[in-house]
Amino acid sequence: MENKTERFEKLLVKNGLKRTAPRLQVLEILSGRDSATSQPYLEQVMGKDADRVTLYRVLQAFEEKGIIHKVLDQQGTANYAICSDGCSAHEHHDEHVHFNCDNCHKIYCLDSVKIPALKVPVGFKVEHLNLIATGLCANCSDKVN
Amino acid sequence: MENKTERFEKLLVKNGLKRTAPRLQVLEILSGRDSATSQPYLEQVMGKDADRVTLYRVLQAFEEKGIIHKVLDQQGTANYAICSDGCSAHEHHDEHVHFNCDNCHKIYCLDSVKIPALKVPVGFKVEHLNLIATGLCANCSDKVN
DNA sequence: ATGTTAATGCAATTATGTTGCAAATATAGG
DNA sequence: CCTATATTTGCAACATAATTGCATTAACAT
Ligand SMILES: [Mn+2]
Ligand SMILES: [Mn+2]
Ligand SMILES: [Zn+2]
Ligand SMILES: [Zn+2]
Repeated sequence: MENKTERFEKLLVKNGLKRTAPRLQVLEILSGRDSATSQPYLEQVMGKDADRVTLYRVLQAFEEKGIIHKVLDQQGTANYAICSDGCSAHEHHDEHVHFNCDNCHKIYCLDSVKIPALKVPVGFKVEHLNLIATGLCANCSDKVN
Repeated sequence: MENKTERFEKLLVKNGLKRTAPRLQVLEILSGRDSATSQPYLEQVMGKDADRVTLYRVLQAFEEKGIIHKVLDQQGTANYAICSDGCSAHEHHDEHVHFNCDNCHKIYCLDSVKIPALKVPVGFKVEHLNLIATGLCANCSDKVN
């Protein structure tokens, strides 16, 4: 059985990206979490292991290649989650709902919840849909009760 | 027939806000446009008529009172639109879909398009839904054809 | 081993948004 | 109309997110 780092290295190579420490570190961090990860948090965790600018460039490259997708929370903060299989440089398949908890502020990818089609006014051509639900996540609504 | 400025002044008074030049100017600008207005655009149009900070505070006050609502576009930029009737300090009724044109970047409030209810995983409690569609607006898809 | 290209680090800059405080002003009440 | 008071504004300083240019470093194909 191949380990995680090997998988990540293959993923980078497959996308024509060199396997560098900052990139592997970002993949490690994102994959070890059950919800999307904010840029500020990533920056803090990476600390001096990588420059801020490098982090931005790693995230941008990953997004372009379809390795991760970006979700803006209600405050406009960028959050990143690893894409499910099927995303590529040419096409993101992430039309699932995102859930932004009002209490813990985590953002969950609800991969099983698809966004329903919409009837829009004449003339408008819908390309993508982006739905963010807010409320209490499973963890937080447990604690409250 | 009462003119626009009179209506705006009543709106301010009704919400316990003094009728000041920056506030009236923001209402003028927002009401004269067919789509939501970005903070950077507002700042540019107001120019030296009002300080940046004042603009931020005007927008915040209006949002709190239910006079306008904020929509973040795909880049995370804040855009503002006047609320339809029925919004107040205590409750926003803006669960309509927003359309962000990929070409002209305008954001339209699709007041007639409601966000469909969602089935989410067990434990999650949905409070609000926020749906942004992207694609081509009516104007832009006309021009392309 | 080495050359080429991609990636990083650093410094500087821009954009967005916030806070504290003093000065100005809208307006209510006399 | 005057005046007192609470609100609002302007300014300066700060905070944070993001971008750009450029020199240096490092990955990896040959
Ligand atoms: Mn997602
Ligand atoms: Mn709207
Ligand atoms: Zn939560
Ligand atoms: Zn358009």
